[in-house]
Amino acid sequence: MSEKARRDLCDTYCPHQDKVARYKDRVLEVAGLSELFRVLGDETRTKILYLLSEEEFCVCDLATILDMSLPAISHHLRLLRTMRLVKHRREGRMVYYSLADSHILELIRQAQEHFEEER
Amino acid sequence: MSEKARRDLCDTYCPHQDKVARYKDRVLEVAGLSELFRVLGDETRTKILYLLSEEEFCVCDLATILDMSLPAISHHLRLLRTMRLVKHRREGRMVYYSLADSHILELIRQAQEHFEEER
DNA sequence: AGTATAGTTAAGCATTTGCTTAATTGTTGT
DNA sequence: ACAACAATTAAGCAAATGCTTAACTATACT
Repeated sequence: MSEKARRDLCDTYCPHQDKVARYKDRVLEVAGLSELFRVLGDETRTKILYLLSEEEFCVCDLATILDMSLPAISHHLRLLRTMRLVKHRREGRMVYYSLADSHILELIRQAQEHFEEER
Repeated sequence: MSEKARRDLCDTYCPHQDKVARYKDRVLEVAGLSELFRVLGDETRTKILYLLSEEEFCVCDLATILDMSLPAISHHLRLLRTMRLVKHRREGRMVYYSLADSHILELIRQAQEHFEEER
């Protein structure tokens, strides 16, 4: 943010100085959270995680179900892997993916609840 | 996906036809979910929601705490508003925002739990 | 009425994201 | 060893995202 923009903020009444001071540090706690949400914020990845929550799939199955190319799916899987949301095992030529833990499943379920009530 | 890419998928063994057929419809259920996650997938918005989970804030407070310009924050708030995640009330010149419901807070808390265990 | 202030909206731009095609790796079967 | 195949990686490109500045709206004060 530019210097000018900062000076423009709330010349008189606002901000409520006490509040601001109190929360400026605390907000750092959530910094990393959005990274997790960002990963879930892609439709393909959410679908992959949902599928893996049911059973394990090979990359090609996922690509077929989601009607996408192998490289595209593989790309998403790599991201999910580096985020430690999924794990994989090799069996012959094929690689099978499954959920790393059930936390994410809980997250998805919770979001689903919110979504249901929304309409 | 191009025709060529589709033909390239899993010529022999894979895909496991039964699985694929069974899940192709079910995966549509999660389609809308990622939209909610995408909103949370921005650090500024996650922070805003976290702050609003504690108490209400005017736009300018949020901008000051998060060290961003008013238009930037206002932009994020508009998105959160159209997603019905926050509500607002006007008091004089200032507009105060607060959480629309506690579902999202639950989501954030859950994600936080996952995040804690991750290291 | 006129000025100042909190907030919103609009237009433009730089970065990021997710796909595509092509090349590469690792495993199986002949 | 060689060909076939599942999967990964790399390079390039189009679309989406989030910021900036500038213009606008709405409320308050004199």
